[in-house]
Amino acid sequence: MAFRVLEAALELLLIERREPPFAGNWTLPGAFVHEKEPLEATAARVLGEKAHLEGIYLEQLATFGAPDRDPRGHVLSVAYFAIVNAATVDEGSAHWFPVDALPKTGFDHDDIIATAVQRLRGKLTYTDLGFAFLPDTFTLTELQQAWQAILGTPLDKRNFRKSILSQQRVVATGQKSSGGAHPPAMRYRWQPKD
Amino acid sequence: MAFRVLEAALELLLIERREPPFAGNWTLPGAFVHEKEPLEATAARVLGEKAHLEGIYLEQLATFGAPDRDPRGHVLSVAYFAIVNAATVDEGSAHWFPVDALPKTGFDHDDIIATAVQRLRGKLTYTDLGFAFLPDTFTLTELQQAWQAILGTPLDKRNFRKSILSQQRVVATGQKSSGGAHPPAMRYRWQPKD
DNA sequence: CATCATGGTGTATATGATACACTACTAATT
DNA sequence: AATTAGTAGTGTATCATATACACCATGATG
Repeated sequence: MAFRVLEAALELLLIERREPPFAGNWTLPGAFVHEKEPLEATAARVLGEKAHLEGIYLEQLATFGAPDRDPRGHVLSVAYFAIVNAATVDEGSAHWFPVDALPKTGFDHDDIIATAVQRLRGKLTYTDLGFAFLPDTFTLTELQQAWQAILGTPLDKRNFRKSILSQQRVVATGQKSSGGAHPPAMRYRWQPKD
Repeated sequence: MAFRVLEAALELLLIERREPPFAGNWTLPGAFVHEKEPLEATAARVLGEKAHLEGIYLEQLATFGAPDRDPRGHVLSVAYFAIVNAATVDEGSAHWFPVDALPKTGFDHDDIIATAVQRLRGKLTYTDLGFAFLPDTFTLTELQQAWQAILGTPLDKRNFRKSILSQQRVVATGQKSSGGAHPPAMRYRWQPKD
């Protein structure tokens, strides 16, 4: 499953399912693991095939294995979530939805999505996962807007900047963004720790 | 995989493997999922069959699926960890080892164990998982000793008690433990939140 | 040249985390 | 009966972190 932040909203990629079961429902992109294929490679392959997404942050979420979750039989889903930055387009039957306005989904995908959103929110402040939503360089305002979209709550500008800068999670590039009726803003780059 | 705390040490249950591959090596207890069996039920079943452990805390850790992790073929392991209190005995080929003195293990079980210990330590302070190491009622000193064993670091007595009590994670039972050359200590019971 | 929209900054207060030492009580020993 | 040993239980001062809050400067636009 893939997340992005666009226009102050956290969005999720869903696919309209063509075959039964749940034909016509929106579902998370998925596929069966190939023989000798690492699990993370399967996750990356699915997103490449179904939505042309590449080179993205991927993290294992959990494995869902209730016996009745798929009417065809007892199928395990090893769920992964991906984070991409917003420069992506809808492809084929894939569509991005804000997480607070999702359509009805098939299987147990609501549970999986809820678990993922919770994980995303929980890990945002103490990991570097938030930077995966942004391009290489970004302004602090853009970063703050992404955090706000993910958490669903407003953040204080001064406190946000103080906190990010004091943790040395970003470095100034020296480049400034211009455009718009306002002064240009410094662009920063993410500074991975150690 | 099962953890307990005994005598100021965090311990892990391993099984001596009889059949190839890795015959003679210590490994995590495991088994194949039965048809129509929920994953958590499989984890519970394994610990019941191999070590007569029951009624314990169980949490999904992660799924390990590197294609070469089992020489017999591409096998996924959905790893769970369990927490039991110390009133348990060694059974058959199962044996408890302190996590800082583990024997050589087979498969990729070192990785799985390291992930589990990290998770245990990470979640200890902000979840109720630590209480699963203790019997129904316990003294604050026992609780502190369990935390110290899990984290591997000493904790300050006054600060520890202040913190646990202020979070209202426990309630006094009114019963006191006596025994030993010291005043009797209040026994507490875990208070699940909400 | 006026307007608009965002960039960028500091301080005071409250809250939570840390460091630290002694007396009281019971059991066991002499 | 007296002594010893070992843990129970308690408070305060300091430091670090989190929160609340408002204005001026700058560049683009018309």
